[in-house]
Amino acid sequence: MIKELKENYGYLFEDSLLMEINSVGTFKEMPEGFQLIDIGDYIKSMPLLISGAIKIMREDNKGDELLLYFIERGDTCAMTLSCCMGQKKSEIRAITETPTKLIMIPVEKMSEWMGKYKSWQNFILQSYHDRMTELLEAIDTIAFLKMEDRIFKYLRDKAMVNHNEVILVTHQQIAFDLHTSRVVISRLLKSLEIEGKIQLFRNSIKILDL
Amino acid sequence: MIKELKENYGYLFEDSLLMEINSVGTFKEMPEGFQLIDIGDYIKSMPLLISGAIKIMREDNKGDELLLYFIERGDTCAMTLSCCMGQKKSEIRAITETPTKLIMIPVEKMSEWMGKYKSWQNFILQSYHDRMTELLEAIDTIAFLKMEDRIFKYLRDKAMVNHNEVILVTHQQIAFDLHTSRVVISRLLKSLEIEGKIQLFRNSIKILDL
DNA sequence: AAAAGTATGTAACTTATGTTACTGTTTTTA
DNA sequence: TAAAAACAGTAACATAAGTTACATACTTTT
Repeated sequence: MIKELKENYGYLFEDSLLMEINSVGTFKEMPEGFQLIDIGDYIKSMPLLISGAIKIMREDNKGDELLLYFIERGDTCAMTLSCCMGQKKSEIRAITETPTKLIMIPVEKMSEWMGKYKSWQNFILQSYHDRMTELLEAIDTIAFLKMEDRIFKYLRDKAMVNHNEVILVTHQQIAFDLHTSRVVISRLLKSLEIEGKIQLFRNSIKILDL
Repeated sequence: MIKELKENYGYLFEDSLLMEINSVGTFKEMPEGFQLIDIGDYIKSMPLLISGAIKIMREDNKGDELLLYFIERGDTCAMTLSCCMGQKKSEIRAITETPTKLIMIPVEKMSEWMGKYKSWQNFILQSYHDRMTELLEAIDTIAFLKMEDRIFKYLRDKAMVNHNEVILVTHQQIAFDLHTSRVVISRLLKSLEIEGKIQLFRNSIKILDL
């Protein structure tokens, strides 16, 4: 296990910290579509991503969903961090976007290492910064972009984390993620196809203009 | 100066830290409408709010603005934190909403105190958490609410930080903050007035249903 | 292979929001 | 004090997005 850990986090953490992570962390592996965290959950451990990608969703009180962003290898979930800290409930839902490998760290360690390892402290602060930047980007997307551009951005982001220009997704799934209706998605996807940016198939979409 | 510091941060920080803040921080006082931080600025010091309120804005590449949230006494600006850390440019603009008193801390201290004072570390992490929560709330607002409800929420938030049920603002200013047009604001404000939730005057609005 | 379920396409319509244009009023400036 | 600027109200129209309804094609189940 130390091998994958070192590969992904060796450039960030000194060996002594890697050893600690190795000894107290639990390695987990899960398929696509696995729900790691739900809204309202209390968090008792934080994930360090080794491979794969996780999508982070927000939900309003009526059950309407909205995709916030994806996180990838080398990242951790900053909402988890702050939930651990304050014994607060999760504000978000986390679902694996692809098959994923990660290491779960007990929450006590998070705060213990903050005092002990400067590199860990930097990692945590950097994670917060990255997640805030991504939230800001999510705000830009919904506040400033039209639906057609949001769809195209969604497809590109999804292609990115899946390392594939062909995305396996239905129009209905996109509608859920972007918090709109299936008919709207179908209409605008067709328009994107006519513009030559994508190609539509049953259950999949190919991005031409990546 | 230590008096106001102790009043506002005494419950958070031990005396030794308060003394340090007192000796390296600079006390500043500014009127309403003062721009503290602009997008693209490099930050060399972080603010601890003593009194007043600051509004945090986002801007897209076309210059369109959007209000994200207000911060108040006892808060600090988490974007500032992360900008300091990584020598990154500010992603947001900060403008005083009311006359404001604050203490500016040189950035080196921020990281020095992280290792030295557990209470400071908690404060920083708590600030990150609060700011993320507020960004999520901002996302909820633009993603899930209709414009009329957004306007009403805006008025209530503004009344809150100004400690006044009468808000001094023009329709045009609301339109800037919510990233829409003046005509739309006028129309929906009128509708809120007919519903009995607010009362309209020239340059001001009174909230009835607080 | 028939039936049921799932995915997509599309037309017709509704609603929310954005735009243009013009009004009158109040406030500020010359 | 006359002119200009700022503020607000409103009508008429344009556009983006959401809704309803239905058709068709492919896939899975029976």
